[in-house]
Amino acid sequence: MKEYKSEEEFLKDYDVTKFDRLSVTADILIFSVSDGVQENYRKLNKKFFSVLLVKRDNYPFKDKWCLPGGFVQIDEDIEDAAKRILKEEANINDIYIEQLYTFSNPKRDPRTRVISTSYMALIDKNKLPDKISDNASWFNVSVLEDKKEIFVSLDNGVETINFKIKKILKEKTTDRYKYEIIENEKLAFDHPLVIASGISRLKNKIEYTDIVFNMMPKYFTLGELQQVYEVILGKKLLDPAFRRIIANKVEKTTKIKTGGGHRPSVLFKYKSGN
Amino acid sequence: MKEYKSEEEFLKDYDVTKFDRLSVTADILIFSVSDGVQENYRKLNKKFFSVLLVKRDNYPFKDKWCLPGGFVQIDEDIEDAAKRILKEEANINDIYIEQLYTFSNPKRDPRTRVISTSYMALIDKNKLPDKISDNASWFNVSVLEDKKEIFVSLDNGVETINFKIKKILKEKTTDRYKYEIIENEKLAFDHPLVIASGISRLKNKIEYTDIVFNMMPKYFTLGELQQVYEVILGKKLLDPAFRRIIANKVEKTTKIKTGGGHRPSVLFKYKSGN
DNA sequence: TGAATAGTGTCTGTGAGACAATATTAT
DNA sequence: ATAATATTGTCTCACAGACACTATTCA
Repeated sequence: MKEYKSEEEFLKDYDVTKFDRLSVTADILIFSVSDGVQENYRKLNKKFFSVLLVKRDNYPFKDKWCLPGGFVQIDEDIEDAAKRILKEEANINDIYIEQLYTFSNPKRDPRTRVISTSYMALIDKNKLPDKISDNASWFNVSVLEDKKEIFVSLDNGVETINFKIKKILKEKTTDRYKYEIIENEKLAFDHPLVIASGISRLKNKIEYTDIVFNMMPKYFTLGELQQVYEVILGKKLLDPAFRRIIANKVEKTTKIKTGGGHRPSVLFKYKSGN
Repeated sequence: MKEYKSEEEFLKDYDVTKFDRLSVTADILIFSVSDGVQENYRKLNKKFFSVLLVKRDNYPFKDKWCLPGGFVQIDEDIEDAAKRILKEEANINDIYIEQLYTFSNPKRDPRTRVISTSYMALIDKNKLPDKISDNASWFNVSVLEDKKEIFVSLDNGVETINFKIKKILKEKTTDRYKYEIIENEKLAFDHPLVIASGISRLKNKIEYTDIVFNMMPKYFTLGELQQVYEVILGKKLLDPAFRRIIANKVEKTTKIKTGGGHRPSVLFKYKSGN
């Protein structure tokens, strides 16, 4: 092995082909909250937790649905790539984004070795135009989970996508599971794993952070906010308890929401802890 | 653009050079707990929280310290690469490991574009030989952190490594910060960021999981366990409160630790929640 | 008027923080 | 006897779960 005298000399001589090189994609899980149709003049609109999927019009996985994503360029930070893709594919700027996990199963892409760093993004759907792009569609999410399996059903009103994931206990001290796709017809790549990881991350973070406000409009009623918590956590909450917990995260405004066949509701806005 | 009739046909024709390709490393942050020297026949050994570093004997960053790591091979899952490297570099098998974060600043490696997926591993040092390898050394960690900065000092008894990181509030709803290295003499790459992220992750997880037991020997006293919590959290805990919290995670044994100039202590072992 | 949601009051049990008190050992 | 740690008891306060109750609107 050649002896170098300095870092500069070493770098000048460096052979970039010395180690295996592979491609990296950034895939983005965009979550939001959608309103259902109003059943009755008195009742509130149901809220749905939803994810944005894109229909693939090219191989591989032609005609399957996948998360918005794309290849990371040679001089680009992966998070910047994710933001670029959000901008390019859906004209979305300035939204909440966090790195989720790097998926690297050597067989996850049939073309060649591609690893994927996934990001979770949250957005208030009201800030977007109704139609983002021809290929993209919001799917309402419902999840059934027990100790052994996660069953997810996605529905955009036209099409239903179901998949099932097996949970294998990987590590007992932190109760971490390895996920394995056992049923999946309509999603490309290992994207069922990404979706399941994201749902799990969000469910956790909603309990101990203010992350939910990234999906809320500027003004909202506490009932609406509670609905969002309920739909993400998949369970009903008690009103007084919820109000106590949320009390110091929100600020009362002078605005009021009327029009439902019931007592009007004060509109609140997010109050940052700082 | 050519029209393909099937996935097989498309794949046969696929040009792998179509997208940028780059190298990926797995870097592993190995944490453990070390014993200090006994000051006095009555007193307990102090515990230190420690990290394993390796001295680089090649360019780039020759003679600087870094985390154990290496390049991911073309057909290898990154976590498998991390485990392979643990085995190769330190003959460590079967330890706790979890993915931490993927660092991808385009300038993080002076050679060429290399992204790094970091892992955090925890181990009971007693399970290892005293000398792991010639280049490797355990450094005791001390951390000073406030709203704006993290100052970390690492000491292996011979050498001290100090670095300072600036925290820039990136996102207020989840209180997430962007880290920026502002002082660093002795560590290679962006490894100060990896260490800071790992410490932060561990501090969080120790509060709501049983992760700490991965650093404990099979039998331990509650005093020892409390010391480990204290050194990781960087604060004293009240005995009765600690015992209450920990009570259902541990199991009393018939073994007893004597020999200190004080009341002997019952040895406990980890009791998994399942 | 009544269905539906908004919003408040209060009881109870759990659990953390704080501090005091007792127990046991090697020198 | 004493220093040091081990272990337990108990008081108080904060807060979540549970449930009851009141308020207000519009068809």
